[in-house]
Amino acid sequence: MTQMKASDRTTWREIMAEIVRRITDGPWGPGTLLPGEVEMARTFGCSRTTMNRALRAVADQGYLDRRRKTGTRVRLSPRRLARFEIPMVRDEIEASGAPYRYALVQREVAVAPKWVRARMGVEADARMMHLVCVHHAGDRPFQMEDRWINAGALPLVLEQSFAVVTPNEWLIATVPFSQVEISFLACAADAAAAEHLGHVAGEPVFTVESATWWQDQAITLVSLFYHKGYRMTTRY
Amino acid sequence: MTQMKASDRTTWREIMAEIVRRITDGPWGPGTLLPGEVEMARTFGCSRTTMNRALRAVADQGYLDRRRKTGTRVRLSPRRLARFEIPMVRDEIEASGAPYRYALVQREVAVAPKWVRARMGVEADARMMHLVCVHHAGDRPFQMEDRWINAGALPLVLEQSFAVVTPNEWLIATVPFSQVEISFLACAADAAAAEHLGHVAGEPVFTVESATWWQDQAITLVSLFYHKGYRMTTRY
DNA sequence: CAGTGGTCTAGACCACAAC
DNA sequence: TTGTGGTCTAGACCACTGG
Repeated sequence: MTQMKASDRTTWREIMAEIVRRITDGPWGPGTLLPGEVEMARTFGCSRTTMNRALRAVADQGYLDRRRKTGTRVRLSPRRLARFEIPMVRDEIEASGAPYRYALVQREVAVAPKWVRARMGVEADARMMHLVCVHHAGDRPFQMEDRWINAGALPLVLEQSFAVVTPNEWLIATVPFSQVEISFLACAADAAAAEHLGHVAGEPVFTVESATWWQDQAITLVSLFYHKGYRMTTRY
Repeated sequence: MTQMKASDRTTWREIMAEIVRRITDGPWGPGTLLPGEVEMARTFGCSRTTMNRALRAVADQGYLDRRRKTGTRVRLSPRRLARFEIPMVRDEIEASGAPYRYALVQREVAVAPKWVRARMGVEADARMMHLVCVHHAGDRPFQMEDRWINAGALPLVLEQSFAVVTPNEWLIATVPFSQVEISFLACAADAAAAEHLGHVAGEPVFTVESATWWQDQAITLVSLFYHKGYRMTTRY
């Protein structure tokens, strides 16, 4: 059989779209057991490789459960997967058109409070760098950052002034990470948030708390407090 | 050449891990231009197909920029991608071991307030179903849900009492969705949140706001207010 | 125009899991 | 034991994009 032109062949994206359509509109309602890859490849007129790619993509989108021997089944309810791209503050601010400004508010080598030590899994006597800084969008405070860095795992941090380079940018350039845990929460503005973000104390503040590890060593724990009215949004 | 056993062959996962290692530890620092796929396949001792799969996976993780002609380059800072699986309340509560209980607080056909209409893109005279309900984990309120459903797009909703079936479960079983927009934010507890979630009015409440469309028709807009101390967490 | 990634194919062996 | 998805290979054409 003559090779078809690539533009005429069925692509995995088209097949994926058709499968999704059949799941949402069509005959493949929730719970349906789909035909095997070999058979579907025949009916779609493509190779099994392509069929597999399309099915994997649909499964990645959360519509399908795939298991060997059992086959491919349409999930009863699609997984609701939200993908948030956590941007660097600088990028987020500059993307909005405002000039970015960084201000270091506090820098100390100190013993971390108990909840920080517990969360990072470090000893009570661990030397920690504690940083507080504010990221401005033009004249307005955008985000306040309260960060602890494990100086035991990263002695270099003690030599950094962080007067100009932000902790995040320095960390990204200096250490990789293998594990990240991110939480989103709402907390009440404390005195620092009131002072640096212009909140009234007790007001709700959208907060991101993020801890990172590298090879089982805690590197940093940071709380990011956002300005009033901030929302983190994604579409899909 | 004799076929090797599959268990002896290099897998795309191993190659992916090695590439990530070289990016984080190794010689391939930020900004490095990687060799082409053909050459890398040679050095890794695999087919180009496998090499491509490994590189695509690394790129999906946010480490690489890939463009035709230009080649594959290590990103200056890795994209920070957080994937949140938004669970259904019932699953989330039952996973914690507590019994799930659902209570409908309010059900009315009404005109939506302006901000709701704006966000959903519906006319001022659109018939909307307004529902308020509370999801309990055992004795304790877990989440309050304030939902608007576009009865114009979904007349069936008018026949539903929602006394037993939750709006979310009914919607999932009834309509698919093509577009979802999710926001996370912190807002202050209002009277309803105080009453149903046990908050003090004005206290911070972690809130998820989600709007869904189906073929350019707004289906539903929902605000989910979580109990005190809730955090949405992910690891990777 | 030419180089690089994007994708398709046909065939093969394998791992997992239900039986 | 057997059926299903997971993956690898070798070869091919194509699409995008920088020069």
